[in-house]
Amino acid sequence: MDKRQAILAAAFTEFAARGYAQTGVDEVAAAAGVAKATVYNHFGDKETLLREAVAASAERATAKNLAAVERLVDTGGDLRPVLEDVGLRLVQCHCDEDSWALRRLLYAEHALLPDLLEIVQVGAAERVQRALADRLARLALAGRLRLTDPDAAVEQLTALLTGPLEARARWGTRRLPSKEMREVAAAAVDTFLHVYGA
Amino acid sequence: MDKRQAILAAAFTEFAARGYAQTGVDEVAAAAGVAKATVYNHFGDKETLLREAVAASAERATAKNLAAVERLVDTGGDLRPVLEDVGLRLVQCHCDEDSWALRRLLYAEHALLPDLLEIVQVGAAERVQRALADRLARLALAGRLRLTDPDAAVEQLTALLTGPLEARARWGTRRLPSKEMREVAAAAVDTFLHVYGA
DNA sequence: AGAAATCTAGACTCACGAGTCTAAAAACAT
DNA sequence: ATGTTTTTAGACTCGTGAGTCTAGATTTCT
Repeated sequence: MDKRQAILAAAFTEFAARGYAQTGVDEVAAAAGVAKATVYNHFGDKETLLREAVAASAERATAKNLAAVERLVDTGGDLRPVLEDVGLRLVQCHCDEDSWALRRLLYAEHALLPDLLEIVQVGAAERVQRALADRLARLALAGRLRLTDPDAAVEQLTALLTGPLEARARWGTRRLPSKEMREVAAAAVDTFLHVYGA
Repeated sequence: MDKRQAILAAAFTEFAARGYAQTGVDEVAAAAGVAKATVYNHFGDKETLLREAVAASAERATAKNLAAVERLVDTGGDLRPVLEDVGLRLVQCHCDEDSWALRRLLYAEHALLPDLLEIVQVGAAERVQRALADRLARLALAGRLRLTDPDAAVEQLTALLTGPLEARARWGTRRLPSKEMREVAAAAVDTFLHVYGA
């Protein structure tokens, strides 16, 4: 049933906007256009609701990130534009409203859900890192990059891509113009290629 | 009176450990070894207590960061070890238990205190960035670095220093061995000098 | 259509925690 | 010493929100 989806979506939005503790189940139900009892029918209690909402959101975010990484292929031409494209997409993923909200929730409620944080961290972030490392390794093998440790390279590339966003977007408070996103991506790729370019 | 300090310290610790909403004023008072009424005498209400506790913690963290930046001076010798020293200190600041707790609280309670986030962000993070940019500009002027935009350089340097920590420390969940901290600092400085070294 | 399941509105219980109050006990001041 | 201020323990009020329950409406399946 798509009531379930509506509830999950509303729960995520509301929890993200006002915080888990500050949001009543009544409000989630209202936002989903559903009776409170229906929420309890589907999820049993408030904590389960949060877990499922977070898990669903993390799944969506991971998929988007992986889709961006998929585009990192050796076209035979200059690597820079390809890297910049992928970099920009990863930056956009990171700046997505839901993405900020997800990180905020995980950060915020890690006292309540230490396990969820770990699951998402390992199941989502590490999965993306691994996929990206695979691609870099492949490019290195083809002689397009000069690196020995793909994991170290990925670590720095993602740091260069996402690090500057924290400050610029004020931890998700400020909406980042796409011009700035392109700047960050370009600067990151430039530095990356300085060090790892063939 | 040092009761006040005890309350602030206890408040920060407790709020950080279990979250603002999940922590009762009673518990804070107990942890501070003080009666609940005393807490209300000093701070009026729970929200003010949180604000002051966060502000005090942010002040401490900023001071530590600035002290690290102060050490970035031109000794005349090789720049690398100096940068590595400063970098390591900044990494240590970032990995400090209280530092993680502060960021978690700000992230978590930004729904409740959007203004605090902004104040800390501007008053602390930007202050450190500016101080660091000043030092880099000075080194560039002395011909020890090759850069035109100190702000851009600082942005990337701090990204390289702190970015990898998020994943490695699992957002403050995992305690980072000092060996890893040195690795991260060294790698960051290495990449930084590749691009901006004279 | 008719039976079975699900959904709805809203009243209800109940625990918990913020903030107040009181009367006594420290701590402090001069 | 004595008056003043602060602190203390603990009882108390009161709002809020999680979760339950009920009786009726709506949907779904056959």
